[in-house]
Amino acid sequence: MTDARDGRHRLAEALTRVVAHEGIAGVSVRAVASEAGVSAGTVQHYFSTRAEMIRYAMEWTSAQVEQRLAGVPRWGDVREWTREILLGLLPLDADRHREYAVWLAFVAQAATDPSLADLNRQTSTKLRELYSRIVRARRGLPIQAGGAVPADPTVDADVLLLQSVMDGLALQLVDLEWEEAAKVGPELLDRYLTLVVDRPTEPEST
Amino acid sequence: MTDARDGRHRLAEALTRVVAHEGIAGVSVRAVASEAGVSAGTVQHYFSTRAEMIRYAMEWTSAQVEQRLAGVPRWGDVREWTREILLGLLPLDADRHREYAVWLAFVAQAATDPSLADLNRQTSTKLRELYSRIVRARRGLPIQAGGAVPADPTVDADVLLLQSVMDGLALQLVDLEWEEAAKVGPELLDRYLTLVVDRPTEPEST
DNA sequence: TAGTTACTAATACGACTGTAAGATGAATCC
DNA sequence: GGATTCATCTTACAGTCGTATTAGTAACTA
Repeated sequence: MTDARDGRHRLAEALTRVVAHEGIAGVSVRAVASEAGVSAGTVQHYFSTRAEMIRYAMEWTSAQVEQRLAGVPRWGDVREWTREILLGLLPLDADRHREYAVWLAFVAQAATDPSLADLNRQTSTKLRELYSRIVRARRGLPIQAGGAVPADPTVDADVLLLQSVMDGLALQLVDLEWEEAAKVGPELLDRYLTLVVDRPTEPEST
Repeated sequence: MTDARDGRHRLAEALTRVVAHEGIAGVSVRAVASEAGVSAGTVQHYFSTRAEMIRYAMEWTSAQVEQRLAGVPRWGDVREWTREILLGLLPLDADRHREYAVWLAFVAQAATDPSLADLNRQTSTKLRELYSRIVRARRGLPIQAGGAVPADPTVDADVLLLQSVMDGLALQLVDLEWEEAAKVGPELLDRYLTLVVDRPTEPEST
């Protein structure tokens, strides 16, 4: 039953390698087939169209990240595990450097492909919910289970800001060698967390 | 003397339109020629190779932004004109929305094209210098002319953070309809400026 | 055992690709 | 005026592209 999925998984993995080396423009049915060590006919068997193949690979990449984040333990010191989650989203080692570069290629392609744009929005929303939980956790606020808790506009704004910083940090770090990114990335993140996220919730002054 | 440049300029403009509609994968010599209303041979006359054409178009796009920013008056209230410059870098209207989407496509392509990566780094460096001047201006610090002024690591970190926030904001706003981006963008930027950039420079508390 | 399904491969086709090579006309220069 | 340069176009060639078709093999099913 999952044979098909395994096959698609293998091809998605190969596709990301092609994107990493040649960019998304280098993704062709034949290139992916060759990278995966199969014939073009096999690729066609799993994906009837090139667009479907790319879409699936983007979905798969997103799921990979999600799965990795799910493995981070969420007990003990709040500052500790939230920090670890955030660091896990930045391109601080060679693997995640490659992963983020590939993701960025997908996001850029999403600007002209509605199907990819949808997926991008979904992923972005999931991440925003994660950031929301992190901001609330670090401020000792109750984590809402449903959407019933009255929204705090201050928290919502800071969640969007955190997402911006994370996106922008990743975008800057991906231009660096990962050794340097590993040095400066955590410093900048920690600075932002202490300056904004962990700031005591004061009432709005005007 | 500038005839050639005018020709190249016209083609670069056409190329960005192609990228906006079809993505960078849709950029071919013939597509750009057709978009510019000339023959493919004309394109070849100005750019001997496709890569050179893309490279020039990216350069041209960067120069367009630079030129637009140079037009912002830099006198009067510091908070006012620095804010205007920053807002001018975000995709808050239809034109700059398109412009940023195109730029993002170039940046993603830069991951596998060394020549574009160079240009991306140069642009990023120029922007960082701009952000540095803005942070110093808003804090009433002297703006260094040369590099002789002793570097303040706190300021440098905040410059990198500001660049991250600007990059990340743009990345998020480009997914929104520009009408909504125009609403939420300035709010988030103002919040960040008051929380971090305009924060009184206190010594590090370790 | 016969039949059906999942998988892999090979081949073919028309469209599009980047690029090279000439041809034409207009403008510029000596 | 003759020569030269420049902008533009057309044509041509050798690839690669996505995709449809067909065929073969292995495995499960009844």
